[in-house]
Amino acid sequence: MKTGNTETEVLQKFLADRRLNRSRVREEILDVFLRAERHLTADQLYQLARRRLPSVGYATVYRSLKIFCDCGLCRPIKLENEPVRYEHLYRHDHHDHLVCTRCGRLVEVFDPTLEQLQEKLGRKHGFQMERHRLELYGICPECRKKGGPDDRN
Amino acid sequence: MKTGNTETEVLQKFLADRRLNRSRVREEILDVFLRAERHLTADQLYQLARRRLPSVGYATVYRSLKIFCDCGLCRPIKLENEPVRYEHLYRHDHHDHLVCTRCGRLVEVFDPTLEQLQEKLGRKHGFQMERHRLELYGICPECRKKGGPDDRN
DNA sequence: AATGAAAATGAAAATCAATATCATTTTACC
DNA sequence: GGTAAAATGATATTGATTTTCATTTTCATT
Repeated sequence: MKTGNTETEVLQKFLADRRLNRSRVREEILDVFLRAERHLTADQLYQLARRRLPSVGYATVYRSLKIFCDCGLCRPIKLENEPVRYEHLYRHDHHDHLVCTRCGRLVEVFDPTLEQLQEKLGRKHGFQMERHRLELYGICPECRKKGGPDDRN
Repeated sequence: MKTGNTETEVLQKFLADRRLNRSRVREEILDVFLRAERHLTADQLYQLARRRLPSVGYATVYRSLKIFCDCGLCRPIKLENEPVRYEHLYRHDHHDHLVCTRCGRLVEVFDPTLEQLQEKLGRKHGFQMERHRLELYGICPECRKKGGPDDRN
């Protein structure tokens, strides 16, 4: 099912600029990706896509994801001990990740003061800053309440 | 060559606690690792180790690195588009990484205010903070001077 | 609608880092 | 020295991702 959303337009513009073709398969994959819970792995997207496109291959999913990333619709995020996940990016503000080391819960956080300090720290070393990646690891409120056998970790 | 350093003692204590054996091969690998430039990949360590231990295998290097990490002597760091590198940890203070996106140069940085803010941000969300990972990406002073064809990236 | 060139696709093979298997060798202890 | 457990090295395996390549699809042009 096609949706006339702006993400699709971003993709179309990206393709047009490069004289690339549109394709039904890729657009279906994008639609599946956009509707899905955030932070899918390539394999999860592949599994979902196969419901609509039973013959789609891994390679096409990977190729599509690469294009989506190139046109700024998503971004790969690699957390520890996990396969790469892809995060929606378009019209989502920059944020960092707060990860629970017990249950894996992922919270998106943002602190402008932190952002400024990071920028400043880079500049202090003469760098022209482009971006950063911050992951905070800890135990989320729910897991803290539960306690558990590995409470001391 | 053996050195009576504390890192070796840390390893020996770790092994003793678990009733594991010492081994000449592993101690040589540790010595090579400690003397080397920081942030080696497993493969680089393997190449270096082979100079002293011509018959050593990849598996042993990986196994040794895992043990070194487990006993707190090093830590894997995974930067974007790079194989995992291992960073010396023992008696090294915590720091973040400032990475040049042009030449790959790696600078270790530290800012106590930043550290506090990160801690605080996690606590604000009810997390019991354990650690964090911050990577700052930008263009280093040298590469900025050089300019270059992809100056706008 | 038919054509043809370029792009996209899917299946399968290749790659690459990392891990597991297993027969052989070392270590620690008697 | 003998022995059981641990470590090793060679090799196979895994798992995610990329590449290859023959086939199909797209799209501008007839």
